[in-house]
Amino acid sequence: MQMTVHEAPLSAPNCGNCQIRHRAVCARCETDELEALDSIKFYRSFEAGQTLLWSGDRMDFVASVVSGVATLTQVMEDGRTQTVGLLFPSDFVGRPGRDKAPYNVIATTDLLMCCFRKKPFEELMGRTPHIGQRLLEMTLDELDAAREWMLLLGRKTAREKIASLLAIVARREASLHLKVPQGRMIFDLPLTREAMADYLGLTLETVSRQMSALKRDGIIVLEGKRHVVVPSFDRLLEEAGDDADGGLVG
Amino acid sequence: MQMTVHEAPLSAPNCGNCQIRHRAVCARCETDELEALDSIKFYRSFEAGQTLLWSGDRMDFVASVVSGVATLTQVMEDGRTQTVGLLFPSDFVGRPGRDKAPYNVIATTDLLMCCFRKKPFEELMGRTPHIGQRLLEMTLDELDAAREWMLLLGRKTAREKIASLLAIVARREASLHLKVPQGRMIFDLPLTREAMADYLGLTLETVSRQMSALKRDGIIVLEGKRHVVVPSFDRLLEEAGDDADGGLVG
DNA sequence: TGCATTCTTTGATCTGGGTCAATGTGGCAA
DNA sequence: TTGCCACATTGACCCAGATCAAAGAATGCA
Repeated sequence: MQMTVHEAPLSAPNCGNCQIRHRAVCARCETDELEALDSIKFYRSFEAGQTLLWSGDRMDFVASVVSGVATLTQVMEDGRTQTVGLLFPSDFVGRPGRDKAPYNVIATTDLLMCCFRKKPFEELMGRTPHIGQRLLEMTLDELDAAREWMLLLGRKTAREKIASLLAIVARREASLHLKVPQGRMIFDLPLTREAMADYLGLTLETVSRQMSALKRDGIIVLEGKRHVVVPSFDRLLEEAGDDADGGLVG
Repeated sequence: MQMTVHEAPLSAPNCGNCQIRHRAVCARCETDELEALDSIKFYRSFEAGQTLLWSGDRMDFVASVVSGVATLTQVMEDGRTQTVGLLFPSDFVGRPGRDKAPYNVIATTDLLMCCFRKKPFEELMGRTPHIGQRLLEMTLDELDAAREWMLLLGRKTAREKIASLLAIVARREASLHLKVPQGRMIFDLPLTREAMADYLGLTLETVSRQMSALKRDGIIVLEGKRHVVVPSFDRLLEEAGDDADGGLVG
């Protein structure tokens, strides 16, 4: 499927020409490979809330996120929903060698994707080993992140879950924007309370309550619903219940 | 680390020479590549309960399971434990390009592993593209399995969790042993109640209770603690709460 | 043959987070 | 400027699964 797709400006922000602030498949490419990538890429933009792909859809491209945030989500027949991955700028989605999307892909903010047509991308992979290596590396990172999340889903309390999510978002958002000294961090949540709940295996009410509790306890300062200030990142990590925080998400 | 390692018989069951009942890295290898694999492989056997690797250990080999079952397990500082992967015969463990084990690897039954020394394995990978492809494929399978499990951990009830686990074990064990007609399945659980609990994000008491409940309801027949008969596999899948059961584990 | 150990089952009780319901809030459209 | 709508918070109550505790198997070993 594909819903109304907004054409993106032609001169999209540093993608394809590898001005890597987004680490992508082309991290180590030479000029000719970059040209090859350029020739098979196109941009797509989506609005917050749009579903880019439904589970089972044919997927004829692979892509990396240029800006915005998307989720990978699984839904049971009775509607129970679990988000299984968060995509931030520079994250990759799609799998060479497979042609069906295994989950719903949903934009949780306005989103710009840099897409590569799959067939030619696979051909390029065939003659450029390091792209395959990079992909394996990225997939292993995602696997580690998924397994980290399994620990969270299976064993952490609601408060720890929220703190863990905030820590991950803080890391990812902070890496994009300004850094503030002394472990202080400021960012906007790219997720609604419901989307947070779906990622954490909670209800949105519990998310809301725990957010309030963290606020009451001074772990975070909320300005509006989405804007978060973390006075001490270390303190937040303590609440998250693990210091060995892998926390790479995909 | 490495604990007491029992030397395995030299003529180990069809591994390395690719008599594939265990799909492994060498699924499509030619004679010379097989010889190369042969020259860098060795066998290790472990007893039920032994920890093969501790999280953070240097891992100088990659391996595939010949017989027996192992788990990949994460532990929080306070002891809370979550199993993040189950390894059955033919499953692969280890990651080229990385040298530390990211989880504890524990034998839950007596276990025989076919190991390949990592350095030469990576070199072989370098000059044999399809091994890398195969590895990417396997890693994507594991990722799918991990994400399937995230849905289970985040959204399924205790009964559904148990049924899902039984279904997966039944599939994997049944693929090794005889097939019984008409959806009837018979197998031995390769896990203690506690190991099941760690994989499902439950306590062992809840596992025990739900096993009793499934037995009471005729979904399974228990003979002893480990031997399970599933009169109707379809019925079991219904209890698991998903028909779209990916259920590949690793 | 007996007893010790490890794994498992079962019961009684407690509680974190779910459910149901009402109320608050901020942004936008008319 | 009002009123709507989507999102968020808060409260009251409940229940699935955790916790605490006590018996059963099954196995091995002296």
